[in-house]
Amino acid sequence: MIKDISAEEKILNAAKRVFENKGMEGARMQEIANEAKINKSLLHYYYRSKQLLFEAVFKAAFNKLAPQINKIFNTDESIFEKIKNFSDNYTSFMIKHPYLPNFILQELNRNPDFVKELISTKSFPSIKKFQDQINDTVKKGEIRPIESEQLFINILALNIFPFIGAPLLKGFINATDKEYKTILERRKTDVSDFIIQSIKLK
Amino acid sequence: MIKDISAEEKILNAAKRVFENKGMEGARMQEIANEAKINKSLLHYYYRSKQLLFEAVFKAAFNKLAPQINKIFNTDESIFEKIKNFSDNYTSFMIKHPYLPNFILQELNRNPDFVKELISTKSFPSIKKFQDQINDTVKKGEIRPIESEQLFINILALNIFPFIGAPLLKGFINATDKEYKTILERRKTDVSDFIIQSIKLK
DNA sequence: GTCTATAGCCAGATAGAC
DNA sequence: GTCTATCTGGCTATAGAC
Repeated sequence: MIKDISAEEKILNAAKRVFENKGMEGARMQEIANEAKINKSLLHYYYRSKQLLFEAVFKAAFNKLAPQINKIFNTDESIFEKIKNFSDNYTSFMIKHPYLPNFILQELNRNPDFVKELISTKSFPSIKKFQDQINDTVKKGEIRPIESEQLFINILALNIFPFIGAPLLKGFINATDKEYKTILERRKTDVSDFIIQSIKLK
Repeated sequence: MIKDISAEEKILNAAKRVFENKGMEGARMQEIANEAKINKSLLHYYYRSKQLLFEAVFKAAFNKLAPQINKIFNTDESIFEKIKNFSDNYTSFMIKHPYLPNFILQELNRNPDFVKELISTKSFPSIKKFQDQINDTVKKGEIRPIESEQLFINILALNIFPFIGAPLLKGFINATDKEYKTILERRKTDVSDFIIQSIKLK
């Protein structure tokens, strides 16, 4: 027998969809209520205020994304394997949740101090191990000299930007939604090839 | 003798600052009026509505960014020169206007159909010439085989993402504002090196 | 827990004097 | 063109019945 989804859960799911599309300012409590097929006053009953509902959604979103960075970058694999796994996994994940990166970055730009709060969370990614590994691999002569911060920024940029910049990129390269989807699919492997070609010493 | 700035211009400049920080939904007409040191009702006198004022700001922002793509990608230089010039110029420009990319992409994600309107503008960038050039250079054996769309996306990603993702990246790599600024400065040359290393056949 | 009704506020927009 | 005063609608939030 299928368990009914509780009202609280229905609200959270509806709030995710609406906030991810419209942002904090653009979202309307009434729209969330409609989306959840639930009375508007119940939103306040369960979450007290729009602000608190928003924070619940934001934290859930962040905690879905952040651990993936930890999971992949803090293993004992070679950096080449890490770059491959990250690009493949992250792109696959993003294709399923294309609004997430835009949502998170938009809200962090609106309120940059919020990052400080996130850093104190235990799930906030640490890239220390990855940085040490880069420096070691440079010393061993397996990759060309590169600053670990720059490489890290490049990896994230190449994986995340295609989703945030999608509307613009579709216009520039004159692609339909379907064609763009194909381009994204190819990036699961193309991005790591592109990075590795750049840093690997042959 | 210094010419006074007209009220209309003062409003537009103030509106740029406020909209770029807060977005369409988050911005307040009163705040724009304060910022411009002008009476709130004058905003409506000159621009009729918030929506129209916003569109004026958005188009001005887009028309500042888009022509740079045309200007650099539609010359007769080698692709290596183009990638170098673009990375250097774009990053320099962004350091002066760090909110622009986030503003534009946020609003395009909010309203993706707006891109169609922009495409009909004469200033909308065409990357046809650049794509042909990539394909030719691949044929000549000077760079490894790569799809021109993917390379184009990579160039934009590496140049633009560090600005959109700044709050998050600062947290990940644990950098102060000043340290992050230094990292960005270095990218004026590091980004093109990174790309060229990846595609050039030695 | 769920509903209806409404309070209370705030923002965009306008009227009209100067 | 610029100002003050005000209207109007929409939105968050709560009171209170069931």
